[in-house]
Parts: sequence; C-alpha cells; structure tokens
Amino acid sequence: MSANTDPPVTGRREWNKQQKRDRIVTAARTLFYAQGYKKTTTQQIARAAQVASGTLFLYAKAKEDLLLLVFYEEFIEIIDEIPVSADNALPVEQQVLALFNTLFDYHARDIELARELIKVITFVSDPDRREDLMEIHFATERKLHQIVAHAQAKGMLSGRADALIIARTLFRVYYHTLLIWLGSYANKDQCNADLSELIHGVLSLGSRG
Amino acid sequence: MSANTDPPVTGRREWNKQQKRDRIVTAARTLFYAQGYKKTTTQQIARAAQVASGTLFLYAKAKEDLLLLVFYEEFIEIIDEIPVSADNALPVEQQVLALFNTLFDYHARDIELARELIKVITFVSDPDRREDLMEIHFATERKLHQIVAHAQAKGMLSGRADALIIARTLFRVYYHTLLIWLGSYANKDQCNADLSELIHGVLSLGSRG
DNA sequence: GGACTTGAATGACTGCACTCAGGTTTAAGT
DNA sequence: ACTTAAACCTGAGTGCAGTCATTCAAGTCC
Repeated sequence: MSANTDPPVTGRREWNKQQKRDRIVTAARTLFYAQGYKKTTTQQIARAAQVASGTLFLYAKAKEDLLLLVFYEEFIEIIDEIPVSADNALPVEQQVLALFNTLFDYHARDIELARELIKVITFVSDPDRREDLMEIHFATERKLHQIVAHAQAKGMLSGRADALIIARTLFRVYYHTLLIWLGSYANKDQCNADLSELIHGVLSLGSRG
Repeated sequence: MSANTDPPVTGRREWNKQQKRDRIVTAARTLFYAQGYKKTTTQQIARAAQVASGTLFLYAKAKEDLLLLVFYEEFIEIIDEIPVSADNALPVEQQVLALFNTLFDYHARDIELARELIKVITFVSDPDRREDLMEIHFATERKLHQIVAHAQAKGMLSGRADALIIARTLFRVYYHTLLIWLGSYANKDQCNADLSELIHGVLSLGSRG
C-alpha cells in the first residue's frame, strides 16, 4: 500500500513539479522567518529545497514572488477565520477595529517581512500572484461589508448610506494606516489613534447622528 | 566681477558639495526619464554627473533615494500650483476630482517611473527623504481640507461632519486608487469610476442630503 | 524495448548595486 | 608658509539576483 506521496494519475512530470514547488515555498518560508528576507539568498533557498539555483526562477519569476507565495498561503487562512456573525453585540466600530487588529497582528509577527511584502505588493509582475492578492483584497472587503450590512440591518447605522461604499472606504483607510505604520512614518500608537478616529468618522458620517 | 557660480561665503567645501549634489540629481532625472529607472545604472549617473561611482552613495544612500530626490523637487511644485480658491463655483466633488486628476496626470507622464516611486515610498531608509514625503502628504491633505472647509462654509456640505476627517479619508481613497492603478490591478477607467463613486460616497455621507 | 520529441533542470556566467581601504582636498592652527 | 586634522572622494572589489546554452528525464509512438 502506497503513501500519499506517490505520483498520482496526473503523471510523474506533474507530480515532480508539485513536489519541487512545495519544497521551494517551504524552504523560502523557513529561511525568510529565520534570517529575514534580505539576508536570505536565493542560493540558500535553492540548496534547502534541493534544486539548482536556476530552477528557483522557473517556479518564481523573482525572489519577490517567493515572498508572495508564502504570504498568500498564510494570509488567506487568517482572513477566513475572522468572525462576522450577525448577532455580534459589539458596536460596529469595535468590530471593524477588531478585524483590522487581527490583520495588523499578522504583520507584526515579523515587521521586516511585512515591510518587504507591502513594498512588493505594489507592483507584481506575475499575473498569478496578482490574482492571489486581489482575492485577499476582496475577501477582506467582503468581511467589512458583512459587518456594516449586519449593523445596518440591526438599525445601528443609517440605511441611507451604501454599506459597500462604507466597507470599501474603510478598507482604504486601513490599508493606508498599514503603509504608514510599516513605512515608519508614524509609530503604532499614532496609527491606532488615527485609525480609530477615521473609522469613527466614516461610520458616524453614515449614521443618523 | 564674478558670476553667481562662484563659491559663496559658506566656504569652498560646502559649495563643491552643493554643485555635486545638483549635478547628481540632474543626471539622475535626465537618465531616468530617457531610459527608465531600471535600465539606468548608477555608473551611468555617476559618469554623467562627473563623479566617481562611490561618490553617488555619499549623496544618496541607495539608488532609490535618487528617485525620491527627483520626485520631491517636481511634485512639491505641482501641489503648490493647485488652486483652492474659496469662491470656486464648481461642486466639491468636481474640485476634489480635479485635484486628484492633476496628481494622476503627473504620474501618467512616465508610468514606469511612477511605479518604482510608489514602490520605493513604502519604506524609505533615509530620514531626510521620509520628511520630504511627509511634507508632500500633508501639503496634499491641506489642499483637500481647504476645499472641503470652503464648501462647508458656503453651506454645500453639512457642518456636522469634521472637514479634516473628510479630507483625510479622501486622501486615503485617492492613494489607494493610485496604488491600484499603478499596480495594474485595474485599468484607468475602472479606477476613475471607482474613485468618483467613493468620493461621492464620502462627501454625501457628510452632506445634509 | 528502442527511437524520437518535448520541456524541465542545471550551474557557470553576467551585470549591477553597493562597500571600503587608501588617497586627495579643504580648513584651521601656529 | 608649514603642519596637522578632518572631511571628502575614489574605483577596484564583493556579493547576489537573475539568465541561458546545454544536459537530462519523461512521455509517445512504432
């Protein structure tokens, strides 16, 4: 009886590629976390993944893409796990802030990595990686939309304001705060204060006052 | 009688440095526009500026910083020239959109450069460059604030909503749109539509509507 | 099983950003 | 005018991301 590490029906070639891809992404993640992005060389990753240095670039068009691959796997899970139950007793602002804090916490686990990531996200050459990022973006906006829509349904916000517009505005406020924080343009406290103020502003603009 | 290219009272050393700095930034600008950022090598810039390759890095800690120096000089002027007269007859939304379009137009003059710039802005190692960028950020927000405040004074928007909060929210919406556009996550039409919708949303949330 | 085709893997090589040990110019002191 | 100290400049050298001509393995057909 064979283990599930055997080549499946898709053919040996395909199976080998998948194996290599997995080894590469795993090696990249381990080394990035252990040493940081910049200090990790592509040679090291190649060696750890048991492939030649050139092979790496068949699986990721650039070193940057390795970071995106690692990030995607981790972040999509984080977002999925964020709760947005309709019967949440907390005020909307608190729920939104809690969501953002979850995401900030993820980035806080390794600031240098987060910085590189945010830098790299701005322009991604590989279309597949761009799709990954759009998925993350929309998943986050969807969560926000749910929170706002639930609050409106419960009469906590005016029905006059479009929940989607509010959600998208909130996302933009969040993302900018992330940039300011990681770019060291302001410290964490300032960012938090700023973020709270703007969330409050955006939400209360949409409330009956 | 000496021309104004002579060393002034500040001393020969200081004068030499200023001359070199100017030559370097000018050379960088010319080459970046002519060939693009990536294709321009620091050697080329050094040669054009008549300095040794190592000297470049006494004036800019990294190639990135050269781009920021070029950008700052150009952009601060653009912002200063944006009109925000109190007796502007146009609706607020139009005024805000016009402001953003001015900034977009600047970036559109050379998209590759704009991309690199936006990428580089995220994390700037040199504190002086970071100050430059904060100045630009605040100058832009101030313009927005003026537009919103004038509109409120003329009764075009509710006085209930804080003009500063609205201005800052608008800036964040603008900046995100810029990122999406330059990152090729959406085409220009989509970005424009999106931006208009969100500006309208943010402003009408604050209006008595 | 052998002959042929396709596309994946390899690693020596290239080009470029950035460094640093040593040389040169300016300024200040006497 | 001479000495000394400090600031400034230099360019050969270093390390790393990414390339490409060649080799090798997997799939296909008879």
